[in-house]
Amino acid sequence: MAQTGRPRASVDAAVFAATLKTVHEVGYTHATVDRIAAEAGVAKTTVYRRWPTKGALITACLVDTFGPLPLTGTDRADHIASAIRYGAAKIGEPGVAAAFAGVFTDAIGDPVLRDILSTQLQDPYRILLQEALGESEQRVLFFIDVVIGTLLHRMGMTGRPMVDADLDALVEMIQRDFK
Amino acid sequence: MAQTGRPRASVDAAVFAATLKTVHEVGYTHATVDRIAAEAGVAKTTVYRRWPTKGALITACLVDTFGPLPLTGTDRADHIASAIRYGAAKIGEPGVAAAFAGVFTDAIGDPVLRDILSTQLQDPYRILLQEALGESEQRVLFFIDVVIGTLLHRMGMTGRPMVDADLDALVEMIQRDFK
DNA sequence: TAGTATCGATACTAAAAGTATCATAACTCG
DNA sequence: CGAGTTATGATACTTTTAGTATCGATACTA
Repeated sequence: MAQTGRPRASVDAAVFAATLKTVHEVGYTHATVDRIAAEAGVAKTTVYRRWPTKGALITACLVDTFGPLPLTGTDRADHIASAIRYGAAKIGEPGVAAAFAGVFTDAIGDPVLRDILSTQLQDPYRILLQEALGESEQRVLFFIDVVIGTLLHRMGMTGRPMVDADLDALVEMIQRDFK
Repeated sequence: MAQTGRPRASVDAAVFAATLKTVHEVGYTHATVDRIAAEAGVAKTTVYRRWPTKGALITACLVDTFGPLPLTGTDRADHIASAIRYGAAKIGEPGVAAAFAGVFTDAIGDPVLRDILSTQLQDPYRILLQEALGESEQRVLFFIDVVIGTLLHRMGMTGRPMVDADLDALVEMIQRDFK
């Protein structure tokens, strides 16, 4: 498996950081690949060599940002609370909600992107939560719809993350629903 | 108030219908104003005379589509259920979810559009629901976040409206929360 | 019939996604 | 050290689309 030729520069992290920063500053629509590349200090062609479309880039960035779900606590109620608060914290990070909403918009009209989003971003959490909560796929997908949908809607309407009081209410409502 | 000059043609309804049809067929991103205008049988310039941007057009289209909330039933639980099911039915109509998600995306990076969205689309429902449910602004905004956010997330991830079983679960969860 | 405002058509500018090309840089293997 | 290989940055390009400008034609009012 000896590699020949010039090795790929390790710029993924820089590109992802530049993506979130740019999306945060100018929004999804005006976050051009040109600008993201410049912010990351690489050429636009380098970006397109790694991710075929802007939507794929943003999705990969989101997958990278969210990362594995750290389920803390011992019982189901703890797991539900920690999952919700983890999602809220991530969606509250600069650029994440805007990137999420943008890729969502593209996904509705683009089955390929929708599949990437569903498979690469949602499925790992779905599978882990089915295990941890002992719930059916249908129930876990419902859980994810409510949590992520609610948090994104709040960000989209107000431009700000959900305040703690409302986040607490969300946690309690869902805990009661899954009791 | 006597009008002089050629009166405006009454094409709003045709443009809105063409907007939803086009967005449904090709998605928000590829629903060009040119194409919408052609579908409606008017010139692009006529569209831009009425709505300054694509985002404003889509928002106006959504306001027109959603219309006044018909609250049926007698008690709070009925009102909650009817409001949720009304929202679900509207978001399930062809093109509505895609239009909503698209304008949302633009709104996150555009305070002006966000204000239009919040004021023209959300506020009428918020005010009516505060009255009908006897709840605070904060609680009603939370209610709207959960309902619309959940329904849109499902549409975005799957491309299909929420099935009845999940919609029932949503109604019950929120009814319990607001009891 | 004169005045006025909208209409459709056309042409245009500016921005941005994505592609193509190529000289150069960085690595491996012999 | 040199040949082979692959990635990089820079540049140029095509295509699409949002939004603007212009203008003759049209539909109304007074």
